[in-house]
This record gives sequence, C-alpha cells and structure tokens, in this order.
Amino acid sequence: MTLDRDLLARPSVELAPLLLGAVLRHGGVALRITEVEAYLGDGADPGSHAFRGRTRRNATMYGPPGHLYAYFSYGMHVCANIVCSPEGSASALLLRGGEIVDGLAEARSRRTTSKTDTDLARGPARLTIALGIGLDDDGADLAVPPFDLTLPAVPVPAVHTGPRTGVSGPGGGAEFPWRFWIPGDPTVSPYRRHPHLAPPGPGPVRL
DNA sequence: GAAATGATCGTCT
DNA sequence: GACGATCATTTCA
Repeated sequence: MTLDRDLLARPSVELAPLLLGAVLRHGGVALRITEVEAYLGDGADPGSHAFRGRTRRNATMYGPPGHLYAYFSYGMHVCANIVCSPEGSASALLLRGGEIVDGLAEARSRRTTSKTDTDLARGPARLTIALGIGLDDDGADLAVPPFDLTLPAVPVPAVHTGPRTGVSGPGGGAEFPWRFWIPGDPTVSPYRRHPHLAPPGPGPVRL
C-alpha cells in the first residue's frame, strides 16, 4: 500500500484520528500506533516547537508531509513526530504510544528495562528506542526504506481525545483536546499532570 | 498506588 | 545560562 500524501498533507488535528491504528516499521520492528498528540505551527500553538517560527531544530516540521521529525529532549531522550500539513506549514503529530506487532525480540533487546511487552513502546521516548529511531533519522521519508508507514484500511471504530501533556495552563494550548488515543488500549501512556504546573493552594512563601 | 526526584545535553534567549 | 512534547527509581502512604 502506497502512502497517501494528500491525506498526510492535512492539518495535524484532522489527521490524528486517521493515523491511529497505522503501522510504522523500522529497524526490524513494526509498531501499531495507539496514541498521538497534535502540534501546530505558525504561532497558533504555544506548545509547539514551531511557535516562535522556524529554527535550526524544527526545520523538518516545515518540510513536506510524510517525513519524520525527530528531536532530542531532556538530555537523554529522542521523540518522533510525523510531519503533516503542506510544505512550508509547520504541523506534526507526536507518537506517544503504540503496540509492537512484529519484531518483538528486537524491541525487547532494545528496551531491557521493560518488564512487560505493553511497556515496550508506551511513551514517546520508549517508542523511539523500541523502533531504533535516533536523531540521525530526522527528516527521513517514511514511505521509503528503512521506513514504512501503512495507514489503516478502515479508521479505528472509536477515538478518545483529551488535553495534551507537557503544556501549561490557559493560553498555553492546554485547553485544546489535541491528544488522541484508542480507548481501552493497554499501550496508551497513562495521563500524568505535568510536573512544571504550579502546585495547588497558596504554596510556601519564601523570604 | 501516587508523588517526588535525579539524570543529562541540544537548543534558544 | 535556563529549560524541556521524559523515564526509571526511590520514597511515602
């Protein structure tokens, strides 16, 4: 099945529910995507890397859709996005969780800290490790080897949405339900309040 | 089970 | 020079 580039050129928020259930192959492992987060550009999304315009790091987000945007974060993690929207417009989908459907042995060997198979790709950084994706893969075309992306023949029957993680309060983009997942799937990462949010109550007063 | 914390470095201000 | 689209471990209940 060839990759439908017209479909991928749609804005991330429209594409997100259609991408759930898609299978991404790389490094001898096949992953069925169960959870994504949508990010926009052009100053519309304060939580996006592209909020302040084009920089060296986010250049891939402005490129053609169907490519991989990989970035380094927290000094030790790599996160993978699928670039969407037409070239010149920054928009991407962060892969947050998935189910390993092939190459289980490979995935296990890369993720030795996982105790169960559902933990192999539950979380953005875990997912990239399980697939063997690194910063070197930034900008790669997902339709050509060593990558392969297969969209689902029929959309998943149900999709749940909610607020994104890692995005701060009102005006910061948290009010938009731009996190999409397949309800009930064990490989969806647990919702966690972001630690950088202000603690409840008046809090300690420092002199 | 839930919450707090250290690790660690590329990127932007 | 500060921070971040996180993870694994430790600590407390």
